[in-house]
Amino acid sequence: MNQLSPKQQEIQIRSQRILEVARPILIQQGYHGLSMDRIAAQVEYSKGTIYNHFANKEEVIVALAIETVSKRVELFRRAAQFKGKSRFRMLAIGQAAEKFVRDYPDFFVFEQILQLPSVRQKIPEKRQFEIDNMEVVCMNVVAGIVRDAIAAEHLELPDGYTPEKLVFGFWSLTSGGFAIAARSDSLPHLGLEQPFDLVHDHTYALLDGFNWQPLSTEYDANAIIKKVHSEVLSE
Amino acid sequence: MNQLSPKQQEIQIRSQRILEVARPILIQQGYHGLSMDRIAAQVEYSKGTIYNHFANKEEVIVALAIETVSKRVELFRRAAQFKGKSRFRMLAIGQAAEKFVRDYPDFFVFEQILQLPSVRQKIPEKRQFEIDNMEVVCMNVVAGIVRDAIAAEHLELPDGYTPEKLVFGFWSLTSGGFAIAARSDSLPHLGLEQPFDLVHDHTYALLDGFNWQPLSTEYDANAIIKKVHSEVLSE
DNA sequence: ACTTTAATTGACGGACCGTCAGAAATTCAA
DNA sequence: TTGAATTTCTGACGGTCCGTCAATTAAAGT
Repeated sequence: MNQLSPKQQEIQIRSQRILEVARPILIQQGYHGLSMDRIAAQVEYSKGTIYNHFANKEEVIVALAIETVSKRVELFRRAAQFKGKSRFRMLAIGQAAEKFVRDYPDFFVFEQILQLPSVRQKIPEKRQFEIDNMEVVCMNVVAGIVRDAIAAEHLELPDGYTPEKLVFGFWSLTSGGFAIAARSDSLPHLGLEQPFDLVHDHTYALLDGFNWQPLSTEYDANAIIKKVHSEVLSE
Repeated sequence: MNQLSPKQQEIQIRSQRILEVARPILIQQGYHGLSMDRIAAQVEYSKGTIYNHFANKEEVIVALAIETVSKRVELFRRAAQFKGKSRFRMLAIGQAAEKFVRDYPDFFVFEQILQLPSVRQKIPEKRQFEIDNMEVVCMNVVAGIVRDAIAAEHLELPDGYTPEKLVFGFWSLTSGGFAIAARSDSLPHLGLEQPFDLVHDHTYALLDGFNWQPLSTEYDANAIIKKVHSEVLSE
């Protein structure tokens, strides 16, 4: 459907090549370690040519960020397709979120860099929206599961609660927990060696708190987790 | 106890002056907006002199970050001194955390900047530890409340749970929620206008999930919140 | 008053971003 | 095939910023 001329294809390939070179530099050396000259040195084109593909360094970074965040959207979508009770599909989302931060730890790098005002100023509104929107998509996927749960009478929300509000809590807990795990070096000092497991336990408590059936005491979480990975998250 | 010579005092005052000038620049213009030349232009000394006080730009930022994070430690300590049942003291911690992010929104700026590898590389081990340690202090303050709750039999932790693990959940939820609130522009689109209130509700749910007495349904949260603010968090 | 020591300064080297005039390659026309 | 027209590529250059250090100014000591 999206036929590209050979010319456009070549441009596409070259853009991809630039990103390929840029990614490991950015991940290993961070924002300041990535310089256009360094990319130019490693890629077979000159700096000027790189600027024909990307208006500035920030656009390179945004392109990489979009690649990475797309993976999360995909993982969430796959998780949501898990066949089973709503509570288990929610569990699958948790697994997807965990797999994402495990497989793409560079996500945290992007999240930080994209917050720098100097970066935000340089990327056009449109790109901003593109990234923000992927977060909204994830949110909607999860809110959809909550709606299904309500429809199936596995869950009843308190007065004034919307599915989005519940998802906000789940989102806060998981993203906060993963962020602390990724950032903090002092966790082992506090006897917190398995932060991922802790995030699990707390999400179970949170969902139990909303009385989402079946409760975590009523099913074998490990068995479901295995099933989730083999059926929707593997390869 | 800590007598300073006039010389040292003058140095102290000047360092403070530099930080005073640097802070608004950093908050408003971000990491890249803050330049040593700009500080020098606004302060009555030259760039070279600034470098006698701070080894590099990053040290200036770290000094500012320490100032800000100290405020959080202080707020947490004050909150923990609230006289009342353990559950209410925990509520006070939540209020302290919220007050902190409201009063010092620049905290998020520091948190991001301190994660940049280029920044981390330039600040000595000792400084790193100093900041990390303040987080540990907060954690310990909160864990202390959990221990008091257990001692008073208001709370019983599940097998294998330590107070720190519970605090990790609370911490993840609040810091994650506040971070999303500070970062994301798309919350209103999702019908999430009052993220702070949502964080409250979810922490209540989480603590209720652990069956921490009295449950949120058994007391008037608004009344306690007012009391907390007037007794330990005001002025 | 004069020497010695300390503190201050801003010009400078080096690194990086983004530009743009000119070089090289490609397309087009005859 | 040849040469003009057009597109693409290039790396030297201007500008900004960091951190240094020789030279200058101020302070302390005698």
